[in-house]
Amino acid sequence: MSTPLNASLLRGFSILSLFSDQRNEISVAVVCSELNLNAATAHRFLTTLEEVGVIFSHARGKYSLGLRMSEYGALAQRTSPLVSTVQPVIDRLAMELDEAVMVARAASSGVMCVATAQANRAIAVNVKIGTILDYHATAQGKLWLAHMHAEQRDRKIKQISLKPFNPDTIIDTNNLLAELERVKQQGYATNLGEREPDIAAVAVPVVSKKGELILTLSVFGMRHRFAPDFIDHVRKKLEQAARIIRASYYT
Amino acid sequence: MSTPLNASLLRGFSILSLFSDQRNEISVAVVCSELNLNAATAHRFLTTLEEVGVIFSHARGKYSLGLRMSEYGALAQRTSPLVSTVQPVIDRLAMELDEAVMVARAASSGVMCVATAQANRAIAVNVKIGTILDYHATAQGKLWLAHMHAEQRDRKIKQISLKPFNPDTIIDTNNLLAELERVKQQGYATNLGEREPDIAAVAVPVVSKKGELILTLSVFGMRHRFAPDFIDHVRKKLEQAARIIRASYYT
DNA sequence: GATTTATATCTCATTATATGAGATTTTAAC
DNA sequence: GTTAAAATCTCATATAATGAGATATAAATC
Repeated sequence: MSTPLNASLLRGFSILSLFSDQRNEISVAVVCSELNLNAATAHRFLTTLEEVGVIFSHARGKYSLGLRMSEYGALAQRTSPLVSTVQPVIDRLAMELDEAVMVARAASSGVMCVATAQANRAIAVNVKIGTILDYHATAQGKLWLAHMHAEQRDRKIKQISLKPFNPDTIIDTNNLLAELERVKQQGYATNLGEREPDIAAVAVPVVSKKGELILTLSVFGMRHRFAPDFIDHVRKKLEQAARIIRASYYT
Repeated sequence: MSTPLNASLLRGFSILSLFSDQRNEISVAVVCSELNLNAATAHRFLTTLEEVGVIFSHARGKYSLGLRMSEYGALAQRTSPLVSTVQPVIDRLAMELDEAVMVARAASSGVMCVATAQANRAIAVNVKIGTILDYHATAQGKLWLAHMHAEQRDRKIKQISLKPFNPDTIIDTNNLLAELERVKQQGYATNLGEREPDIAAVAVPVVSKKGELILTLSVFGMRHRFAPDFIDHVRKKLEQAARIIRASYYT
């Protein structure tokens, strides 16, 4: 059993996760309803986040992301080669392939999207950063399962519920294990409509020198685009991107 | 008395504040010594920050700022007009005047530096973001005092200790009150070696429609540069910048 | 390579902080 | 101007956080 986490800190960041391109300000009421919190508690967290400068209040009860958040982000870019490498690499890949790209990492809550690059399309699929991906029904999720030790993998499969999102979703444990074996053998994973009927994805690992997964990368889009030739092309491009990102991890 | 803050969240951000351009990774030991924390506690906080993705561990016990921190920073830039306005404005000002510029806001811990722009000089003065400025011995600190209601100001002056940094520091309460009256009358503050013998600064307020201080801005540098003519020139430029920033607050 | 030292990680009894009901204040809606 | 909704504040109670000590791992030294 690993270190229990700090619930207040988790909650603080849950509040920060409510901000998005579509939501540039939040209120006590929004926090209460979205996170099922008491008003006094929500108010206390917002006031604390304001105190440290990552949000500010420009009108009573209305909060926006603040200057220090911007500075932390810029500092992350300046001080972490991995951080400064990932976005340009996935932006370029999205442009080259004309499909969306996503990066994910393992959190205790699941496989979490930590960076995305949009396709330059009028109608595009995207995933919101912070989203937790389904282990059994996404390309990246399957990659993470495939890289687990057998015991941990089996425990995780028991723990998750193999929701039948649609007829293509793998819901039988033996079928899932066989699929994970295939993923392991071929070194990449695909998702052909398993999570959403019309969405496909290809994912590859970014592996450490010790053979552990650091991150996973995927390209995803409308399923009809993902013919075998395109999948192979995408896989090669993703592996290339993975090599660049892996190198930045060790700078 | 206002809302008590959440100590865990404050502590989490204190840990994040240990990162800097000079320190691109931190460890449990660094957190323990810098913040006077128990190792188990430090470890728990680092693990929690990693869980939310704002830091990551690329080697055992070594943490760097992570992808989600970068994304929060970018989101702040995209969603908050104030945030996206401030840095370009102060960068331009620093270039025009060839002196450093700083932005501060009020936190319960004091006047806190939240943005800076460096002078384009071989040898330059700068202040680290997050630094708490002395109320009685800095231009911005005096501005914040000058804008307080008399009762609150008197309470604050009693609370702070009027440290005699050097012979130019104002350490007598009556002299400080007289100085604050001057600051209020003229609408800007100066610091001529009060905090550091060779450093001078000019500060102006960014005031809300309701007359409350939102932020303060200052230009600072080597004292010999701050002749009366230069101070006046700087003041005008700062007031111009303040108008732009104020406008962005209401977008 | 073996040993020692330092650092990181984990556990759980104890301690300290966080919570939220209810009251009050402020703002928005009518 | 009145009412309703939202925000803010307080403090008794509940819950989570802490940190000593143990264990594991890595680094430093020989």
